[in-house]
Amino acid sequence: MEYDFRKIEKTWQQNWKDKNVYAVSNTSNKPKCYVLDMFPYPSGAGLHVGHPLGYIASDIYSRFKRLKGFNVLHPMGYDAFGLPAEQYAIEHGVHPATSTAKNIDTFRQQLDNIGFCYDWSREVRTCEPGYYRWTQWIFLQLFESFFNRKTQKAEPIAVLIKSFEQEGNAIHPCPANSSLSFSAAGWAAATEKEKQEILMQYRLAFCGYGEVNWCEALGTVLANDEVVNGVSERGGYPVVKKKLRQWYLRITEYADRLLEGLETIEFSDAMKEMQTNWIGKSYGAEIDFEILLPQGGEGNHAFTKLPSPLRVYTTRPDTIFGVDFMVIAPEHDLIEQITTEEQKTAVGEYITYVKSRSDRERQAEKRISGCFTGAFAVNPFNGKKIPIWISEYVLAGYGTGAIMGVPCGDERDHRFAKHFHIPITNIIGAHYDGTDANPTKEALLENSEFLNGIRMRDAIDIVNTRLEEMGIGKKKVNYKMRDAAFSRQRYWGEPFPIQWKNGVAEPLSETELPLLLPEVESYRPGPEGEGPLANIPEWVARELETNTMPGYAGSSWYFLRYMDPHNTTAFCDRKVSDYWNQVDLYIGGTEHAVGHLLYSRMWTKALFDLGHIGFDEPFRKLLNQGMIQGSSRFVYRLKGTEIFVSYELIEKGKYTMDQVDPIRVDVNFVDGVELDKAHFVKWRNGEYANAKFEMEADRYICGVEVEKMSKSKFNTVNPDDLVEKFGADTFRMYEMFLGPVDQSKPWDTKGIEGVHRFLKKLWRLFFDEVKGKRWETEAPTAAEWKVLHRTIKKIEEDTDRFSFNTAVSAFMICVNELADLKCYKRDILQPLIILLTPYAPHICEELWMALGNEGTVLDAEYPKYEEKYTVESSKEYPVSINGKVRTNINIALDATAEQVQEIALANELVQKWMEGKTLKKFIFVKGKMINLVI
RNA sequence: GCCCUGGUGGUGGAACUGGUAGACACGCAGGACUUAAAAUCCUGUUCGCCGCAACGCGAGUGCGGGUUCAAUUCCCGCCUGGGGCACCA
Repeated sequence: MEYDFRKIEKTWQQNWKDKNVYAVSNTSNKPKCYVLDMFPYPSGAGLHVGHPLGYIASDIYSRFKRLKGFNVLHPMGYDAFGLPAEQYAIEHGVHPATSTAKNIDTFRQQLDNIGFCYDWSREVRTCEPGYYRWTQWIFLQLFESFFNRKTQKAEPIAVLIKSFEQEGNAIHPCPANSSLSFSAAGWAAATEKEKQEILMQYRLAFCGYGEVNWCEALGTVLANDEVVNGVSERGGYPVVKKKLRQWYLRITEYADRLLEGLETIEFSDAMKEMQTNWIGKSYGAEIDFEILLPQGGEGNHAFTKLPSPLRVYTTRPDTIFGVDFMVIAPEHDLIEQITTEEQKTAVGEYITYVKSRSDRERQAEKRISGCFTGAFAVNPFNGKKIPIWISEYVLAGYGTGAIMGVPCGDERDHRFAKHFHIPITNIIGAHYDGTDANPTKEALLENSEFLNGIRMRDAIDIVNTRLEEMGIGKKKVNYKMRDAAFSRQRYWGEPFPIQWKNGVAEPLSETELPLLLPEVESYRPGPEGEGPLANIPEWVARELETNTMPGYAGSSWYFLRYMDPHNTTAFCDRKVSDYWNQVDLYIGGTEHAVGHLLYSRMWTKALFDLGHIGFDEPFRKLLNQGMIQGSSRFVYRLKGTEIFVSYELIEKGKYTMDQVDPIRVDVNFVDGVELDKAHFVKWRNGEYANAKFEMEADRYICGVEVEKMSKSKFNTVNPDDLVEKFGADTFRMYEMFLGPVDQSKPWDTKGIEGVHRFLKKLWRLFFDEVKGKRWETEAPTAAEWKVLHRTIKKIEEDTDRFSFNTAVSAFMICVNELADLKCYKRDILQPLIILLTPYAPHICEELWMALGNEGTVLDAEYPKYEEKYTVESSKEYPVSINGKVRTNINIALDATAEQVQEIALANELVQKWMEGKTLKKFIFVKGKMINLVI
């Protein structure tokens, strides 16, 4: 009887479906466990072998927990709104809903092939009205709330209005504008429109103006990655910054809670650090500097003082005597006022240059650029005049958009000063060597008047106090994080449930939800940078918002919908969310570190504050799967010919890389590095039909390069093909066997045979290929029990700590040992089958049935590890002399250190290595090793 | 540029808390079975040196230094692959 995996897998997948074995109930007396995958965006390319890595891990863990007696929620769905479907619609005229539904069908088929245990009755699709109705509803909750800094939580906007009516905004300072101040009378006197404008500055979801990448030629707003070197990726048209009305989420109000929350959840330290850096909390001070404008032409020493000061943000007020220049962002409001006649042209040119550059480019390049404004700031302590420059390395969005340049203490300031020949004041003496800035806080200050001799760390507070006394500065906590842009000028997203009446945003009532995404004639952008919805007369006539929500709207709360997916009266019943509570294990890639994972944490906190759910962190534990990279294969065509030379010939120097054109070939017809030439000449409709090959030993060897897995690089491997060839169980185990689940690695199919052989070998413990049934009911020997229980311990520990690759290897060791022992005993094999079920569910169901059991193996009881079967009485100790292992001695485990020393010193080989020298130190680690120092 | 992460045989990787480096698997080499192939099984496989072999010796976890009886593991400096950086999801 052979291992017929195709038949077995088909049978059991059908059986699971017919018997509905993966349906999960919202009520159970078992403990609950919620295991979640980051849901996929259903792209047209379908799944490649990288996608299932995390899904297989979560599937194993779900089945493992189920066997251990948990009620496991393990759902799947689709993040179905997004740009690619819209691009496809623009190019092919296919409605995004149509192409998305088609892509989802493909995904589903591919997922089913691998045998996952999802409860598909709970599937969600973010683009369906039944789902986005609640996305819109949650948006309205955010719109109708503000963040009360006193209570540190979201509260209804009605609370705020009441407070305004009673005492103005005295107890609720405006988060958007700290200088806004009004009394109860002032509030009462305001018009309705003015009131709404004030409230907008408090709302958690609010409308404001922000810069976008605007491409005039395409008439559309572009994403950062659609902009390359200041021009559009498609077409190469110029892109400039443009201010547009935008929706935002006031996530900055949650900055502290998002930081504190990290202490209560299990994310990797790296992930926590990334989020912490993204939030970027810094303690510093805002300092106002007077501005002087030179009068008349050059050489004139008269100055006019400007009424408004230059406000800078610094984390290092202690370095104030080291300020040699000021730098303001190219978007800074003061530029027009402070630029002198002489500098006008230069400043104008510089700003035009900067407008063409993305934030990324501005930060990434080492190139130093800048322009003097002609104006000066005044050091408040010694009256020194400090030139004010403009440079792109200062970003308008952070702090005040202006910094004080301290070249001896900051690397970027230092390069700037050197480049523009600005004299450098050294305030840290020997700590500054004249060639590199030194950001120390430990130096004793010099050239700093009243601060001389004071340690920098201590000077910070002294300066802050002085500045406060003088009324020109105050301590300020800053965050790098900005409010999250929440609108897109696109079609394929959730419409905002907002109407604009006389310039005031009015929410639709709950009964008007969902506000359906309308059909459009064209998916092209609307006028003036508006989205395609602005092209629909009826939409515009109803004064509905023409922006749509971004991709992360639907994904910020989907984990809640899985709990109660068909509820039509609430996004999720409170009783149900109380039962399932937090996601116990969340698996996905690190690429979502600062986007999705921060937004969903914020939404959860807001929903918690408003009393809709009972927990304020969505994911109790996060596991990041590594990225599976592609391993591309190249052939090399001699320039201007049809001759392809084998990579060996280039390696051996017969040809150089300059003589050939490297061409990517599909990895699916390259075996290892050897090209299937017959397949190659038929590839791409015979484009290479006339190919001639020059090679050694009749083998054409391809070159290899590791890059992202992508269709355009011909390096994708489709899981379907591997499942067809080796079976889903082999595929699942091989993906796990590749390496640690959290590590990135290039895909390589060549080891899959080993895993397949393992399953065949397992099968042969139960069935002889000729004689049939082999398993028997005889009682196992001590050696056999030992093999089983060692495996139980190892598998349980490894699965618990997500070390799936070592678990697979432990299964192999177990089966190898049982085969060597010729052990076909049911008492050993049956528990082994249960252990293996999470990893290879199909074959285990089949063997479970073969052993005479009823029902699914998932309802079996997980084997219990018993120590009595694995205890050892002695150990083969490695004995080192001066740290080098020289021999092994078998010693009883309960021997004392004295006994061990005696035995070791008596050993012949040890004697030889001692060379008669005396023992200086004897190190004995029980159960591990012995080391003799001589 | 900034932030994060990795680097161990021909290959993927193992070594969980500083304690025998290379488990398990691929590949390769040799052998058994077979008319042959597939499948299966057995043996060997980090590198260098001596040697018929056994045994043995030395080096070795990206590079250079340090701490320690002992370092793949901890510390400092460097090289290098990958991911992220706010409108891709």
